[in-house]
Parts: sequence; C-alpha cells; structure tokens
Amino acid sequence: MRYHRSDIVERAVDILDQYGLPDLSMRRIASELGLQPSALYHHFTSKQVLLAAVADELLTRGDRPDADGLSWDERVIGQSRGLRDAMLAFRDGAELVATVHAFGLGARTPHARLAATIRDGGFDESFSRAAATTIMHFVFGHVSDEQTHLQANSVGAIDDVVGGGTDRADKASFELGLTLILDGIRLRHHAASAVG
Amino acid sequence: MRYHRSDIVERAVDILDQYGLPDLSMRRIASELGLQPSALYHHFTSKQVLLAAVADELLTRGDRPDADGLSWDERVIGQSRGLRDAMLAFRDGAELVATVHAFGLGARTPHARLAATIRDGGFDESFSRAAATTIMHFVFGHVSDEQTHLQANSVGAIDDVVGGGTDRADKASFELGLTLILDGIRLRHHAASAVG
DNA sequence: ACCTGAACACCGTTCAAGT
DNA sequence: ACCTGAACACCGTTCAAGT
Repeated sequence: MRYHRSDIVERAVDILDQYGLPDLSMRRIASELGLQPSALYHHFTSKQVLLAAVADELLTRGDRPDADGLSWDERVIGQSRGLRDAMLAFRDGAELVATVHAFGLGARTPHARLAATIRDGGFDESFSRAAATTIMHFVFGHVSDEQTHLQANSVGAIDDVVGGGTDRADKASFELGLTLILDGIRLRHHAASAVG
Repeated sequence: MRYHRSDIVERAVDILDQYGLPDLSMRRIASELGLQPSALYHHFTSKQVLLAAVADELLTRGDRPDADGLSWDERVIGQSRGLRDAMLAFRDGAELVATVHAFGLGARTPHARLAATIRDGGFDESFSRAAATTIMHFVFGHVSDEQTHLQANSVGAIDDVVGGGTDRADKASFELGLTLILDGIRLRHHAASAVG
C-alpha cells in the first residue's frame, strides 16, 4: 500500500494519543502502517520533521476562528485558550509541541496570528511580535505543567489530597497569568495613547 | 575508583557543555568515568533523575544572592536575569532545564525564591506562586528560543543577514517580556492598595 | 515514486555475580 | 556499598536493491 504524508501524520497522532510520546518511534509508526522504518524517510527527512508535522496537525485540529465582534484583547484571550485546549486534547500534546518548538520548528501559524491580532490593537510590528512570543512561552509552559501534573495524578494515587479541584485551579492559574501579560500589554497601549 | 553522586553530576555537566544534550547518554557518562553503565544506577534510579540533578547543578552554579537595598520588583528582575544567565552559560542548558521540568522535576528552588520575593511586595501567597510560575514559564521559554536560534546561527551560515545584533535583540526581547509581566503584577498591587 | 531488507552505531535498564 | 559483565529490548538513520 502506498501512503501520503498525511496518512503517516494521522497514524502518528493516533499513536501519540493512545500510547504517549515515548512510544512514538519511527519503528512503531512504520509497523502500525505495515511498513519498514526506512520507508518513512521517503516522506520525511527526519523524525524531528515528522514530529513537527504532528505538532502542527494537533494545533490545526484545535484551531477555531475568532468570534465576531470581539476587541483585539478578547481575541488574544480566545486564541490563547484555543491553543491550550488543542494541546490538552491529546496525550502529551504540550510536551510534543514544546519539543518541536525547542528544535526550532512548528507553531509558527498561531504565533503569527497572535502577533497580527495584537497589531490590530494599534501596537507596532516589533512590539506585537515580542508580546506574541511572551504569550506563546507562557501558554506552552503552563500547559506543559498542567499535563505533567495530570499525568502524575493519574499514575500515582495522590488524588485524595490534590485531585478533583486541580483542573479548575489549573484553569484559574492559566487565566491569571494570561491576564497579567495582557494587563502589561494594555498598559503600554494607554501609555502610548497618552503621549501620542 | 569509587565515585559519589557529585562526581557523576560534574562529569555530566562537562559532557553537556562540550558535546550537547543528545550526547549526554548514560553510556557516555559511564565510559568517561571508566565505569560500566550499570554502575550509574547505584547512584541514580534513572536517567531522568540524573538529568534533574544536572539541571539543578547548572542553576545552582549560576545562583547569585540579591543585591542590597533593592525593591521586590528589582529583585524579581535580578533573579530572572540570573536564571537566564545560568541557562545560557552552558550548551543546551535551557533545553535540559525545560526537559527536566516537563518531567515534573527540578527548578523548585528558583521558583520558591521568586514567589517569596513577590510575597515581599505585599501580595498574597497563592497569587505570588502563580505570578512566579508565569515568570518561570516565560524565562524557560524565552531562553530556550534564544539558545535554539544561537545554535541555528552557529551551525548554518545565516550570519550575514540576522547575525551580529541578534543577541542584543534577544536580550531586549527578554527584558520587554519580563517588563510586561511585571507591569501586570504591579497593576494588581496598585489596584489592591487603592481598594484596601 | 515508493518501498524492502539488511545493516550500522547506538540507546536505557535489569540482574546475577563479584569485592 | 560499589561495581562488573552480560543480556534484553529497543532506538534513528543509511543505502543498495527491487517494482
């Protein structure tokens, strides 16, 4: 059977979600498709590149258009929540995206979209990019933490003390951090307006 | 020869700095010490635990006490810069710390110190912790990015266009993001002061 | 263009046995 | 307590060869 890049990425997403990132090996993907490992290198030059495609697929699947009639900062919040939801929707999603990002690949579309939205708020290009980067770092880091703790709670048996309310606390802490950054951005806006 | 945990960690730090994270294998560490790989498991229960010790060693080596007579927010900035410097001082330092953190280990001391400093600013415990978390995420993410780009520039030959001023731009973008978050925190302070 | 088969050069971890 | 030696069950990647 002959496969396309998209078939391979889909299978990889399935393996990731069912068995986790450590089991997402080239050999595993190949064997689930009934292929030799070497066949994958006809579609992707390396595992890193394949993983980048998987990460982008996760984020694309979670992608939602901005709601109508929202201000720029409401749209930034919506996009950030969307990124969080997309990563949380798959096992080890945050770790995968972070790994791919650490390698210098992936997640360029969400970043560009955030930057454009901030620019709509009247900020200049370079500030908008830096602010978008700050938000991306926060979102990746926070969701990574959340998923790590969720995993720790599901593996161990510490649910008696911490469990239950934890996801609500995670959500609250996510919203708080996001607000902190947005307040910082808005402050620059008012400062600029007051001067200009 | 008989080694202690600290000897192994020191060797691991050397290997990391000279050859990078991908070459930091249990077999490599063992062979540089003249040991069998299995000997390492007498000192560390797993590679992850060893890596956590290496990450903490990096951060400890870069540790500087707060300067005298600084306000809480100036101390937060100083500590954040210190973390950045510590990670940048070693090859793949940021990626190592991020990896260890994603596994749920390490970097607890810097986080606790940041949270305590923010609490000194008059914020309550849970807010201080969440704000410290936001800063840690930003620092890890940003420095990871910086190191990735530095690496890309040193491997490839793209210095003609981007190179040269890049590290200064990185530093500036780090300071900007940090300011954004701190402004958000300070805003909460003033809001609370105005009410209380 | 897409894939097989075989090989190369590695991994982390376990465990009985030594001193 | 600290380490050896050997094994188990894997990795990512390359490359000649097939269709």
